[in-house]
Amino acid sequence: MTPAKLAEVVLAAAHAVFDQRGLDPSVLPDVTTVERPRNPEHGDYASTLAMQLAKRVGVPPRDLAASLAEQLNRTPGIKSVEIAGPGFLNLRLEAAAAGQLAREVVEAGPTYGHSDRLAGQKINLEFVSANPTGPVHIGGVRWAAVGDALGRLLRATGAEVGTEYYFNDAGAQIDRFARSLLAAARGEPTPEDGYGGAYIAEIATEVRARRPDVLDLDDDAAQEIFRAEGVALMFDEIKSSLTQFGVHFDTYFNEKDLHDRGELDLALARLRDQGRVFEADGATWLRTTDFGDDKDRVLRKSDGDWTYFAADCAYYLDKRERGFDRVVMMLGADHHGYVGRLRAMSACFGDDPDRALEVLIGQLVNLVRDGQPMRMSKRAGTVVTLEDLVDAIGVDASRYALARYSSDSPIDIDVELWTRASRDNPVYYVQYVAARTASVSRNAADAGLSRGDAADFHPELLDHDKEHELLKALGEYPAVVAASAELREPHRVARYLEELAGTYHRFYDEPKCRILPRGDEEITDRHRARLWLNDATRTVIAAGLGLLGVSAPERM
RNA sequence: GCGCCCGUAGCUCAAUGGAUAGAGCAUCUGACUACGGAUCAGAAGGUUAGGGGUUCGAGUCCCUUCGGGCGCACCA
Repeated sequence: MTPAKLAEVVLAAAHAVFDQRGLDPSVLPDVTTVERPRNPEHGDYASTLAMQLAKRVGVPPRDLAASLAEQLNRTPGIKSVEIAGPGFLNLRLEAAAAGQLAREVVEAGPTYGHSDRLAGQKINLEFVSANPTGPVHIGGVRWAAVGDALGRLLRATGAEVGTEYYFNDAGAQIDRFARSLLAAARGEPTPEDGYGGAYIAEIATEVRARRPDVLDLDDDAAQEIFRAEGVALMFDEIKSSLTQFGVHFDTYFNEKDLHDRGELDLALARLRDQGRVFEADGATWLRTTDFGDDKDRVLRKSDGDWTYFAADCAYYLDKRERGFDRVVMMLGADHHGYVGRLRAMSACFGDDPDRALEVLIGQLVNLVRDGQPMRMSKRAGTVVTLEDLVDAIGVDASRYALARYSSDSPIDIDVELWTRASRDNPVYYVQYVAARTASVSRNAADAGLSRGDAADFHPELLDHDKEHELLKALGEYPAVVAASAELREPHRVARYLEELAGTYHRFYDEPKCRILPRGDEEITDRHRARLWLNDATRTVIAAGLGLLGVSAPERM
């Protein structure tokens, strides 16, 4: 029995109790959940339903709990029900009911844990969006790992997701980039406000190879070629880095297209219709202070140029017009000052920002070697890049390390720790279980032990504490996936996997829970049942790592 | 000055308003004629920065003080 199924049983019992006692059934929730108590003395699962309902129907919680307990005690598969504390219902399952989970997991395979929790939501998920003026730096890489994992999580919970990279290929930064390339090609020093780093010279050389005539042109024409070709090269490089990192975007969106298609004018007109636009000091403004922003924001400067913010407005509108009812953006900590105006902008369009716009902020990442933060990159000068990170610890460890922490906390990634082959390297610890469970499966086949089909599976034989604990951990997975998606917190998956890994190791190390027969020992249904449990564990470990974009190796 | 984030074991971090706040590292004590010891068991470690409030219940929500990080352009 899964926790979700048990929760349904509890709710059904509540309906029966309300019916018997003549209580108002409209206060009953549509769904309820059961928790896995930290303390094993509190049962396999606990329900707080009695406490939640007691006040609303004017019945003491323990009294209500007693009625529920009586009802639940008659349910097949439930071994015991206890009332504890202010009205907790502590439930224990029969071994057979709990053990069935192993079969359910194996039969569901990679989709175990998926749900329709977010079905019907159309979510646009924008992340990384690094400017094409240099390689992806380490802050952007955090979002590559977290954003991609979040996209996978949202899809696993039934949302329709479009992942998107916004490509700022217009504006002053691009001009600085082009001037830097031109200077490098001419052997001149980097302009004062330009970009340094070895990659500038590399790109400049590449542009000259593509356009040998470029240095014969006048300044403006040459700079335009360096701009167009340089941005294209840089963008190919960024895409290629992300692909190697296992991150694919459904849409690469060019800012330039917004301008070319007149979408800024369209956005301005729309905002004007909403009565949020005014003229002052020769500029055109959006009255974001109507919705809590610190100050109003300029859309079109007095010199006639659009601001970057105007493009953001047009981009937001474009996403909404494409049918996304939720626009999720992931930004670095240095952009948190932007959140207020983005939310106000959403409101200026007539949207409810609490529903239509989510801005997620990620704190800084440092790559640490020998206790010192790395500040320099071979190719990119003063920023550490995606390549630097992958070179240092590899793709799997990078993705896991970046996804393992709440985005609210700054991370130091210690190179020595994340390349270690031991318990204290979390990704190794989890992947080790993937390899170990695969190894057990291989050895079982060699020993002539197979799972057989469902009729050969006797779940009641999984009656040891270590087996019971492992089953409970496996049962938690769907709730972890759903919570991670809803809260936009992929790190919960990683933490769960570490806990599951520990639970599996403890099962495995229990001499009374050997999966394979020893020596010439006879193969029994008990061995077979444990093999189901082993394979169920492998299924969940692989699925969870898959959500994080990390491999589940069969050998390591 | 205003705003956002953070403050949890010696260290790095968990904990969707639920019960006795949990892991790993480090420290100490144990388990390898092995289903992969790349692992596991045990001990010790806490006034959740301080104070007030909300309620059946607060690390979590509200107010406040202190400490740290970041941001406050007709830049992008």
